[in-house]
Amino acid sequence: MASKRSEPQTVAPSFSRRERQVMDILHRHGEATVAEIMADLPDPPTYSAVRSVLRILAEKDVIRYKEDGPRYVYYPARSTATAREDVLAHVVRTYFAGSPEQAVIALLRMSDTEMTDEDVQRHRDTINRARQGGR
Amino acid sequence: MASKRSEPQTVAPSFSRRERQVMDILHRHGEATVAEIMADLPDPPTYSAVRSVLRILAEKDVIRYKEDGPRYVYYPARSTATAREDVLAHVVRTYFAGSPEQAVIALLRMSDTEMTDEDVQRHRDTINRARQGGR
DNA sequence: GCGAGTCTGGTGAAAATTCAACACAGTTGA
DNA sequence: TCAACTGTGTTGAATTTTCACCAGACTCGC
Repeated sequence: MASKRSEPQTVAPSFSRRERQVMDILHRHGEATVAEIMADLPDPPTYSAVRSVLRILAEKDVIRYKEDGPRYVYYPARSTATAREDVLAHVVRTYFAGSPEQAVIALLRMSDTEMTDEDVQRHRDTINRARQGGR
Repeated sequence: MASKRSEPQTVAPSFSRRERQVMDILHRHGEATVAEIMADLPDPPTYSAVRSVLRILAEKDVIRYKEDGPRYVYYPARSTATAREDVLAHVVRTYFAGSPEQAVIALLRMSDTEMTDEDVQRHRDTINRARQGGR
């Protein structure tokens, strides 16, 4: 049997709709109180409803909380860096056929950059150079 | 009143768990039959269950299907390009504080690149140059 | 001290999701 | 032709999710 506290989750969180919404808010804020979460939730339910979701997320051990005076402050159990890696891996796999480079190009295009293909190629060369040299 | 066929969805799809899993599979495959979707689903339910989800997704107008001989082939209603933009925007906003550059750096780090901070800075300069010149 | 306000803990019900069973149509190969 | 197989259409139930209510504890300001 594996410990339940140390390993955030063994296989896959598999969040429900509200659970995902709350997790997104926590990742966006870093940490948040119930009131803050409630305020950011689309179609905000009651305080109690939010707390129910938080209780379930805590049972799944994907969030933690600390006491801040009278109230709890919730935050994701996994580090931001780990969460970022996971979500990027998933996005790259699902939407970009497993090619991080494609994702990079799409990101650059999005961010008001409008690079030409030559620019992209230049970047890729730089990346490759860094890869061979630095590593 | 807005048309229901032309506008995929007005505000937010807000998928349930299974719905999201199926959508991910469709995006990964481009298009897929029920059998293929079922095979890719974690904890695969019965054929009927998969079809129920597909029916709901079709009602929401987020997927379409065409007939391929005796069976249906399902595919996302939105173009891949649009879906990519949406998901990247969401990820950047949720996990990277709205900074696409941060996301790019994380992606490059992930893809076995191991760039130094100087490399990253060099990239950024190139991006900025391209932005000023090219646009 | 004391009342108003806010928070957590716990319970149970409404609503949504997930799922399987059944009936029927089309295809395929002997 | 016709029997086996594979597919879709539909219905209804089991499970999960979502949500609100209530009780009690704590804090803050007067």
